[in-house]
Amino acid sequence: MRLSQLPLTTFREAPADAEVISHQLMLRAGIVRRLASGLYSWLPLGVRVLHRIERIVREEMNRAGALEVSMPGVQPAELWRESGRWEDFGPELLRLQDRHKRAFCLGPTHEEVITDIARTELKSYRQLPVNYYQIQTKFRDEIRPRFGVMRAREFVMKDAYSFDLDEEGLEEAYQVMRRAYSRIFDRLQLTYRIVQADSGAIGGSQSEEFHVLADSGEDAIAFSEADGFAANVETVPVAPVGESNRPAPRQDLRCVATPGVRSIADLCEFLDVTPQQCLKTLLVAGTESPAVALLLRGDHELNAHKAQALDGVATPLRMLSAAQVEAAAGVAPGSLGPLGLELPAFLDQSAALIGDFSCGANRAEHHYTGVNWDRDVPLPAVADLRNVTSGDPSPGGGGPLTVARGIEVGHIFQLGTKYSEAMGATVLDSGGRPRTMHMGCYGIGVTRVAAAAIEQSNDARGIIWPNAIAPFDVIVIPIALDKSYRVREATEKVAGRLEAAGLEVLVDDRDQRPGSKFADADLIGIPHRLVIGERGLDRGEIEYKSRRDDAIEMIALDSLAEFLAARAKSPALPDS
RNA sequence: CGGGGCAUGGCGCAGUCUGGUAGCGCAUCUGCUUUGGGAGCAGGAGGUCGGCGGUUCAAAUCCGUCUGCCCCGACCA
Repeated sequence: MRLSQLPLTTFREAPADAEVISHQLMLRAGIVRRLASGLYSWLPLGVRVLHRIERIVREEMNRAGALEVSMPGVQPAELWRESGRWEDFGPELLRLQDRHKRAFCLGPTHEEVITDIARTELKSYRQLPVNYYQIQTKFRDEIRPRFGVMRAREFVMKDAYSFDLDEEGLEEAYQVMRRAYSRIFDRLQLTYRIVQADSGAIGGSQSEEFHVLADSGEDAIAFSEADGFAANVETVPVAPVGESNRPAPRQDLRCVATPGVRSIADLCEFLDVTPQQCLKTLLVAGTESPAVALLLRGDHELNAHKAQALDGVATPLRMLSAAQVEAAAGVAPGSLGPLGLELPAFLDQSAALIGDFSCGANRAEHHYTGVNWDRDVPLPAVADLRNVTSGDPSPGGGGPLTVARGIEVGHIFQLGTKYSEAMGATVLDSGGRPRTMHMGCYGIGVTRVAAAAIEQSNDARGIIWPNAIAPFDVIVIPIALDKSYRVREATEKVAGRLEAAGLEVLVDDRDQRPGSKFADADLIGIPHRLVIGERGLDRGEIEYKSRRDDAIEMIALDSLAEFLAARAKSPALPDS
């Protein structure tokens, strides 16, 4: 490809509204353009990246025996009513009507459609197992699209759905996909971790996420190098602690006026104590009562998944508004505490171990200090309510956990019979009896992978694409192209040889000064660069530089093709 | 959904307070020079100042309203 034939507009400065580095660089390098909030167009360079990702995904899915299909983006409400998700899915599901006033939605995922296909196409156990997949645009009406393509409303996803006769079959299909995913992310040259996950709105039991490690990631994942444990923080239990460790009371209970104190941070400043010495009281909606109190240490975060599993707590978890708190407790949030609070309450196990702590007094602008369980207030029901933090012991038994940020790029689920049951997807078994099929579903965020790759690999000059997904393998930069016959001739020869060797080559034949060509080449992140100038040609050599380091090598023209082919090809994976 | 901010040429910004010719850098077009890390000179094109309404002799600027976009929050207690 000649750069003179490719309209490439790069920016020196990032648009002001781009926050994360991948978003800024994608805009600056002419990979995507924003159309509206959460909606992005992919320009030629970007599409090449997507195609490369998709190609790897396709190859590995096919290798794993999955069958490619293509399903509509617009789906009838009827199907979603059958599964029950027309009601359950919430506002992320964009609903629309056609001219006949029939209800449809924009597909955020395709369990319903694929289950419909399966129940009509699959009749006999002898047709199983089957795994269908597609690479397709999804739409989710995100409450807050952000980080460019990373949390967009419209995005490209590879989704796959397996159908098996029983649980054993599903388990096997799941493991096949797990291996395929590992191969895919290995080939994409990303640094990732497989973590235990919560299956969320899609339902089902066993579920794991593939996370690319990056500080800008939206998820917190906890892992221990020592024992290999890794899980989304949402799912990690905090190890039980003995109540006997509670210190004996030393202070007297006191009620102090705390004007203007609203938060734990305020309280700590006012009383000169640490958050660990405070107790916070959160009110959430209950099933039996209007409110349930959840009590945590001041420095801990509530874990919504753990909380909504408690008896009497409404699912999904809903925090009460300030007005609802007033109605339920007779005091504004900010002065809440367990003493004299006439509501069902749960106490986090870590918060059960503190003594002489401070908390709200259920009286406007007042707090207690020197509070102790049992002595001043009966100990409420104790449960695990909080997120783990760095330093908590690993549930795997191997030392402390580390909490890091990750970008979720893949997710695999064992769905079981949730959809097949609701939608009557059965096959006949060997005894001629109908059996409900067991399903798995497996997603990869294709567009998100592109962003994650940039988050993981960039520098001050721009993107550094992994070989596997770069829009081109190599960029050839001729110096003073139209002044030098030798340079022109060498450029043609080099590009021709590299292309013949199976490489995708971008030739910067634009009539520009070298400086701006170098800058663009660095920005758009082509992994390998060749510079062709009179200087090197005198010695029959071409200058080579990797985007990843600063060293320059001079390569003999004749050995160029092998030299680059060795470097630019993605590392091969062993067949399995 | 709650809070905050922004909206002036493709991108980044000034001008708004104090109403009076719409400006700068980058990008873009033409010509000449230049050609190893974002060139120089000269000339040019491109803007309903987000929309609507109002005040005024006069509105990018003041007032009202709507829309769009971004950030933070949705774990304040």
